[in-house]
Amino acid sequence: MKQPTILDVAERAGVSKSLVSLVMREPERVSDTSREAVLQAAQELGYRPNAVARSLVQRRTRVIGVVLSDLHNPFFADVADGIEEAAVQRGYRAMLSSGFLAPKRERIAIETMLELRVDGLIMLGSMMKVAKIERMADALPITLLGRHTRSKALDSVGVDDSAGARQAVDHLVSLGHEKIVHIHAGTAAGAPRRRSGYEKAMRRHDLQPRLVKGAFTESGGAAAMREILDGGDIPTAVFAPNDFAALGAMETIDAAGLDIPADISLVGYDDLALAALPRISLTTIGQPRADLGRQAVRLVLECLDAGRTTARHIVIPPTLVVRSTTAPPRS
Amino acid sequence: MKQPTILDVAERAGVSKSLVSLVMREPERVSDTSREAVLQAAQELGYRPNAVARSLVQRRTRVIGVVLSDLHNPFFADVADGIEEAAVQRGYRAMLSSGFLAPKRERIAIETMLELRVDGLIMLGSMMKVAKIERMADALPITLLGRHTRSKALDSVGVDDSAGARQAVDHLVSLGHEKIVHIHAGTAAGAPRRRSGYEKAMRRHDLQPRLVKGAFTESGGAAAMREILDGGDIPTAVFAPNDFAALGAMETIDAAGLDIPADISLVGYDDLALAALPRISLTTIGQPRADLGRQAVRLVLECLDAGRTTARHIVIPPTLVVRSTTAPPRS
DNA sequence: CAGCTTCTCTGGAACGTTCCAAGCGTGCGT
DNA sequence: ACGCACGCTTGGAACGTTCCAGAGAAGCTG
Repeated sequence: MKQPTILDVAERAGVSKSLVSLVMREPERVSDTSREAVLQAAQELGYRPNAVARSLVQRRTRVIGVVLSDLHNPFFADVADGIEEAAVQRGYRAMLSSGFLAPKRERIAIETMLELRVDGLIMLGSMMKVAKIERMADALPITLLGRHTRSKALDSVGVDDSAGARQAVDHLVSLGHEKIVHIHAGTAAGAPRRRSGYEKAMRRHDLQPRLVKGAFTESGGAAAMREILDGGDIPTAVFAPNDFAALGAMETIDAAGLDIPADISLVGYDDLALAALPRISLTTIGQPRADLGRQAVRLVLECLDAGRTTARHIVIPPTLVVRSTTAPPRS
Repeated sequence: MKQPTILDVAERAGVSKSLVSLVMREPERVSDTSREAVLQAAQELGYRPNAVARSLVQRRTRVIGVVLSDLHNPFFADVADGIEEAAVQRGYRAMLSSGFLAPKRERIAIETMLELRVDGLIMLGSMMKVAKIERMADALPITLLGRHTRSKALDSVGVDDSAGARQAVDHLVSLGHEKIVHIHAGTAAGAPRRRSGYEKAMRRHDLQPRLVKGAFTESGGAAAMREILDGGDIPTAVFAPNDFAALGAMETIDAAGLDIPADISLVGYDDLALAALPRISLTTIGQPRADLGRQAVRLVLECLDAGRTTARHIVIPPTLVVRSTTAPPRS
């Protein structure tokens, strides 16, 4: 039951514990005979280095903590994948903690990560106040992902939501649309920029922005769409704040007996996998998700390995993905 | 930069390190004055217990490792959520590691977990040979999730796929169907039991089983469905091996100009979130996903805290979720 | 007031590594 | 033959906790 330690291996191989340690870390610096003896002894005993002890003495764990708000959201899953891949590739491991939709659970998750002494922290879709996060940042490098900030203490990597919104509007205008409504998601992460990007783009085309309050959820999108249809002046195109909301809007439009895209064109945001399903086939704004994760890891490791101390902020442009929910307006 | 230790706190509070340690663990056993002094000193210094050091001396980490094959699969995300919730509730943390579709990366992920000395391991959708896993099981308790085994050394918690398949068939038969084809997914995890459950249920109803080879993917389902339609003798109902395959089948049926459910009824398996989307609205077999995760944690903790040593195998029954892709056959 | 228990607190050992200074041969140049 | 550098190896200290035996003080009992 008890696992063998470096001392057991040393005894069996007839060398000192220090030499065993060296074999594990830099085998080339040890003579052939000693190396063989140690490796064989380790093999026979089923020795496995204890990363806990190593972390204690080295005062670092080579673990990057990832705190994310919701595993169900495929967006986060993709980003997490990018993080894990990049971390492993550079000799680190990623430790995920999920499932807080409550801010309180988020605090606990972060606190746990800090107690475990992760070397760096990546926060995904966090709702926490930047000032609060900054207060932790003297203990370790922290990168905010999918969120913008000008913080001097925190790194960030996000998508240019304003540009994404502009691409959506430009696409619809180029198809001939003029009455384009935006369902906005209030102050939720990323929503304000999508909204202002929409407004700016509309004005650049000399069109009147029209906003309806919704949310980042299916039901939020459905409710907003109902409000739009009930409002009388029905637009020829709707730009939803994300794919879930677009899905909700789609349901409402379907239920009203209207056709997409003939009666109403619809654009989402995120390019979730389900947006590509033939029965959905949603035109949307795609984000380089795995790349976001990789960039975040890069930022953290720059602080860790290269010793960077000034904050960096990376913004990645999104791309328009045209599918079947957009077409020129009728007549 | 350097984080304060228990010694710094002790000095500031004018007590011994042991007392500080005690305050952190069992505050009620310390006098009011000492406790206050220690807590205040800790607060002022921004002290945070070092879980690495604690793990070393206690020889346990209170971390449960979760190795899963694919974060993108919403099924795994739900299960992982259940795991995390149950773990936190009982004073443990869950550490997720994902993203191996290659067996080699799976080995590495597990090895890493073992080096980090996680207290228990839950393996989700693993492809590894049971014998190989068993060899690791003397170091810590391991639970196989979503996979059946009779192992004496490994726990497992799975869903009764055979019963699920029977429910699908019974449902279709009760609607009046007789020509029911099953798209099977070969030897992929869970597929054989779904298939044999289907065959047994068909025979119990004196119906002729009919199998077509597909896969657990959208494209696999689409291809199998094409084969069925091209085969001439078109069935009135199709039972897919999972929701993705059902989705593929659905696309093929749509493309052929046939109606679901009027021409062909369709049943999936898994009850993914997307199966509930109005445009999909797939009848399917639901699995208690979060519950699977919780049960797995319970099994691991039984070994850890209660000292159980004999393997246990839990089988949870699935439930039929009727939506709009099934109806009585035409005529 | 002696002897006990109870409460509170303490110092040292232990956990399994890494790191460092130093020891020991051995071979080489002079 | 001497000094020196080099390759290989070693023991002890350190990392930041928890655990344990036990020290004092205080309170209780008869």
